[in-house]
Amino acid sequence: MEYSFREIESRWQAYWKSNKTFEVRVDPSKPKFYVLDMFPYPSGAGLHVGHPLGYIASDIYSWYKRLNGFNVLHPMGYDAFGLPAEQYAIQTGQHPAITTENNIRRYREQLDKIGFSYDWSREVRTCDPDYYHWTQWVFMQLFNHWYNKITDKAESIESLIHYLEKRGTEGLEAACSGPLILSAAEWSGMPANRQQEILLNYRLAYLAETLVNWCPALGTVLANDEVKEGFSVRGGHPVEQRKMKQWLLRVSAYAERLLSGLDTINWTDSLKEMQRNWIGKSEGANMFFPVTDKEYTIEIFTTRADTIYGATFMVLAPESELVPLLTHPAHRDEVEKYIEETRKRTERERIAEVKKITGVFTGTYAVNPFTRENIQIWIADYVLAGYGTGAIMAVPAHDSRDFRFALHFNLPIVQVVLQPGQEPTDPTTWQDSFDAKEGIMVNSGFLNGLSVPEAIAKTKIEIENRGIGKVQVNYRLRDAIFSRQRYWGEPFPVFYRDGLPYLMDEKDLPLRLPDVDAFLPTEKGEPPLARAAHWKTAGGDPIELSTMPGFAGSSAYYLRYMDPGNKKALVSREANEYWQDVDLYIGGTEHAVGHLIYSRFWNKFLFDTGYVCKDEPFKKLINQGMIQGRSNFAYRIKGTNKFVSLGLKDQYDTTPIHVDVNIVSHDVLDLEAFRNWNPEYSQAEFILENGKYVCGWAVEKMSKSMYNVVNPDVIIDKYGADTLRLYEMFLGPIEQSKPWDTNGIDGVHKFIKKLWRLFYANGEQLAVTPGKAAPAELKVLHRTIKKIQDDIERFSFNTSVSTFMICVNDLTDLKCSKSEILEPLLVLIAPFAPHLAEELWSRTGHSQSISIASWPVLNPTFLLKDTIEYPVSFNGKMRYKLELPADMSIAEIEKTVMENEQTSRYLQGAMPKKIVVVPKRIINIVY
RNA sequence: GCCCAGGUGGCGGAAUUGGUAGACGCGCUGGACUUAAAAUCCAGUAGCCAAUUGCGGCUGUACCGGUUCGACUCCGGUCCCGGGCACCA
Repeated sequence: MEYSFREIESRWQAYWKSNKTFEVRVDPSKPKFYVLDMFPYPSGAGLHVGHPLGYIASDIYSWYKRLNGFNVLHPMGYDAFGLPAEQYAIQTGQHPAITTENNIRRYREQLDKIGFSYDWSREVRTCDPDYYHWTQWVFMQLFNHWYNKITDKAESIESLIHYLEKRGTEGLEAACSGPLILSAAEWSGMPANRQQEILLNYRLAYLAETLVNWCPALGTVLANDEVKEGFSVRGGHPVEQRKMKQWLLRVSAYAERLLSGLDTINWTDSLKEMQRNWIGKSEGANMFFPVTDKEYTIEIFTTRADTIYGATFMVLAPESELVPLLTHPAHRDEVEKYIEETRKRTERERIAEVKKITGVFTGTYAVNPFTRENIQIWIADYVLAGYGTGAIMAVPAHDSRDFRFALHFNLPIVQVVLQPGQEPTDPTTWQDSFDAKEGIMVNSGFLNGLSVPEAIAKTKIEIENRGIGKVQVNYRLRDAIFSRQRYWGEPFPVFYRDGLPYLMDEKDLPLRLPDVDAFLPTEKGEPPLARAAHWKTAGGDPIELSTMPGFAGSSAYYLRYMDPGNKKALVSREANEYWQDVDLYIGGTEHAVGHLIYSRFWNKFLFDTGYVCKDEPFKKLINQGMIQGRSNFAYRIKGTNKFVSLGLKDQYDTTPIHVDVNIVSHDVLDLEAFRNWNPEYSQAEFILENGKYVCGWAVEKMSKSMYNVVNPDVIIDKYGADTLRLYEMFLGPIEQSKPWDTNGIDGVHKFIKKLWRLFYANGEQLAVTPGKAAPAELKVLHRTIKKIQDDIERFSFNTSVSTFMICVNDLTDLKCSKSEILEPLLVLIAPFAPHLAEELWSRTGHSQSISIASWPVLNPTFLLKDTIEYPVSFNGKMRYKLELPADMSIAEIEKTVMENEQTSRYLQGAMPKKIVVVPKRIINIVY
């Protein structure tokens, strides 16, 4: 009986579909397990072989949990709003909904062929109105809440209004855009309009005028993590700074909880570290520096209050409001000119010219509150308006930027930290600053002689005692800009009256995307929604023209999967309390600081408001590595249409040319296919070696332009989905990046056929026999159970595949045909090669799907050994092996080893100094 | 510059707690079967040295050093590759 994967795979895919094998429902009689893949953006290019890597891993885990009695939620859907479909729409006029629909259909076909155990009845699409209804709904909740720092959670805006009515802002500790001081009477006496403006200062979704990343080519604003090195991540267009009124989410309110929550979840250290860096907590002090001859004080933030005696000048951000107030009239022209110049510089230029030192003196002095010396106040663009207070005390001896600045402008430098055991030196002779986190204080008054940590602690106390500052924590994490001037996104359920935003009624959700005549901004530069006729409320008020960004739809999709058809809520309480949170989340690192911060924020907010029962959404997270491409090259002799094989290319002057990896097999080029591949090469000639044209190769990014894209459909057509699944896993550890090389696939395909032959050893007739299995056979099976179990639990799927190979090799050698061995083996391999497992399971007489079988129980007694083959080492070097009874005592082992003739041979008369015996492991003789 | 992860045969990789380095697979070499090929099977395959056979020897996990009876694994330093962040005070 041949292994005919085409027939087998299509039969079982059809079976699973018609029997709804993988559909799940809330079932309190079973423990739940939620396995989630990061959902894909359905791009026009379809899936390549790198995409399913994580999906296969999560599918294996889902099967494993299912076979172990868990009720497994394993859904899939599409992150379907996004720029590519819209850019395509602008170019072609094709509605993005149509493009998206087509792309999704293609994705689905490809995914289906791999035979995943998804519950497709739960599919979601972010662009579906029934889905974005709840995206809009969460936005409304954010708008209707503020963050109370005292209770440390989000509370309803009504509670804030109530508070303001009673006490004004007195004792109010709220996350806000800017501090306000109001009495209850002032609040109550305000017109409603003004009150609405005040409330925007506190809402978790708020409208504010901010400096944004404006991308002219895309005609939209981008979030910080959508911009890389001054260019848009999607499309690579230049991005500039612009001041605009935008919706923002007050993510910063959750900074501390987003940070501390990391300690409660099982993510990799590197990923947690990335999030910690992004949140960027720094503990320090705010300090006041009085300005000489003026009424003002300058507030600065520093993490190194201990170096205060080395603060020899101050620097303000060019955008600081203090700049015009402090600038001395004699310096006004110069200062204004400098500010004008920095404003013109885009962020891109500032990044490109990191080393360029610029700045200007204001003509004004401040007083260092500890040294009492007058110090110059400068303006420079290396100080950022948005971080800390927009002003710093410069300690040039111990901060590299301050140091370069001081050298450049000839400002004083005073050393205040000594490296232990060294003498002070003249800082102006230094190559660079000494950014010391440890050392001994000098030139620092009451701090002299203290270590840096001691000095930091003492200064903090001193600052508070003297009333010249206070201890302060800062975060780098900014509020997320939530408006995009685009068409293909969720509309905001917001209208404007007297220029102020108001929410629509919840019963009017979803607010559907309107039809427009074109997907471009209007002539006036308004977003595309301005083209929609009647984009007004029933009352005639204009509706918000922006749409929401990509991360809006992906921030709570894991909740929607729990209860995808719910018309009344994002997720019902019942479904949420059953499924709770994601037990295993698999996806790429590219979402480390975007999606994974925003979803945690949304989830924490929904937790505060009582809509979900878990504070953190993703318990365990695995990052799959990238699959890189393996490109092939042909070597064209310069100026000819002649190609020379790899081994001979050094005899000629050649240019390497990428050739399509799909017409190369084991690095041998298919000459006929090459001639047909591109008209340019139809007349190509070849210089062969051993009758073959051998190509060169290199590992590169998998991309169309390198002609190294491998499509899973092609692999499945040739080898079947089970082979693809096994091979993707066999390639290497899931978390590691590795190149795809189709060459190795024969090995796993042969393995499957060999497994098949265990069942059909003698041709057409099923070879499986009842009868009692031999101890050697049981040992092979149970060794395999143990290893596979361990491997799956630690996500080491590559070694699982090796284990199956070893198992099948051993069983073949034993000529094993016992159902007692072969049937449990099918259950073990079902997660990896489900079609094959189902087929053989049914052929061995089972009428129901293997998916409801039980995971074989490990019996450790089969693994017990009577004897141990000890490696005998001399001075740590293994010399020979000695088989000894497993229960032999250490003393007996020593005796036996010393009596062995090989031992005397290696000792060559020397006396052993020591014999190390580690029972069941090793013997080491030291001489 | 800072943070994180990694560096093992021709290639992908294995070695789970410090205990036989190179499992498993690809490729390659030789052989069996075959008219032939495919498929399948068998043997060999880290490098160097030795060798009629047999028994072997030395080196080796990026590099240098350390801890240990014993180090791919732990510690210190250096180099290289990948990812993230970057005037963040």
